[in-house]
Amino acid sequence: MTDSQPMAAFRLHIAKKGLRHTKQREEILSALFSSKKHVTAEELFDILRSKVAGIGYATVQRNLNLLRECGLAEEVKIGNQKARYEPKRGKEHHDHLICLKCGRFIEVNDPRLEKLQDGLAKANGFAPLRHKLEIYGTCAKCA
Amino acid sequence: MTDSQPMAAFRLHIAKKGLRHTKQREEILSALFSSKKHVTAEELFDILRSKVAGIGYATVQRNLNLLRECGLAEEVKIGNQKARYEPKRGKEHHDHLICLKCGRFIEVNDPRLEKLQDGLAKANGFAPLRHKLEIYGTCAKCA
DNA sequence: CATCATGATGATAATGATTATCATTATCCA
DNA sequence: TGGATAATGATAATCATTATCATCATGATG
Ligand SMILES: [Mn+2]
Ligand SMILES: [Mn+2]
Ligand SMILES: [Zn+2]
Ligand SMILES: [Zn+2]
Repeated sequence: MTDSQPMAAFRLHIAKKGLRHTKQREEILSALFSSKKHVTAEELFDILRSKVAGIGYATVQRNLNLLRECGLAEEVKIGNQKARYEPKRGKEHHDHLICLKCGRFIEVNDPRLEKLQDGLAKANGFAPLRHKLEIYGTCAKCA
Repeated sequence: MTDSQPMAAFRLHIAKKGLRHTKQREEILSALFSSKKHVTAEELFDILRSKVAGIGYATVQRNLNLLRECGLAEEVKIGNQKARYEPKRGKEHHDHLICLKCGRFIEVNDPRLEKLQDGLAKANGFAPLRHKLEIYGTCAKCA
């Protein structure tokens, strides 16, 4: 069973920090990267219960935070809803079109947008680190 | 004491909905529009305590929601921090550069950005209603 | 102006998401 | 293999926001 790319990165991060490798961590990472949509901790927890007997909700939450810290997961938070997580591969970036009717996330990326944002920041003496663009509206299926 | 423009709009909205005009509502609107930064409900509450004896926290929260509904206030929510509110005059729109060190909000607006976003949405068969762009980084003063 | 139906308020409890705690278990280095 | 200690899982705590409800205030009515 050869490690996937993200799994290797996770192991490396864990080793560097003097943390320990556990079955739970392995399964949480695997489940996140297998998920086809933006999942909540709870949804991930429900998926994992059938794979890892006795796994706890707190462990899922904790490790989603850990994955976020090492750049393998990203959090998407809409208002006061529960946070959703998506796997992050490399340095790729995308923004979201979020349908207010069905809740679907459409992922988009436009280099012109990114460039404009950088220019806007620098014009204000601002050093940008990251950004979040969310466009809310109605998707094609719900129109 | 002649009503300010937003006050008149607020009164109109209240009348249309069959709601009632109260001293608390008047003072909450006034305090919000007098505030020079993006305030939390708690900060507004603290300001209002000295103007309206006995005012309750819940009343401030409730009426910030009401103001939001009628387009006179806008909520800015960062992660799990408490929501911040700013007065909204007309249909103007702006985005935020948010300093991760001092928490300052810099307001920006670029028509090219807005246009690009619209194009991006429509290219995906998406009908945009509103959007939120937040750029996180370090401001000039904190550099 | 007095009445009164009902919306608004204020104190407090409830809710919901996330984090902290802690006894127990599992990891992994010497 | 033993042992220091990180991780887990169950649960409590926290924090922002909302709901509840007794009481008060508004404003339409006559
Ligand atoms: Mn995404
Ligand atoms: Mn603003
Ligand atoms: Zn949709
Ligand atoms: Zn700053």
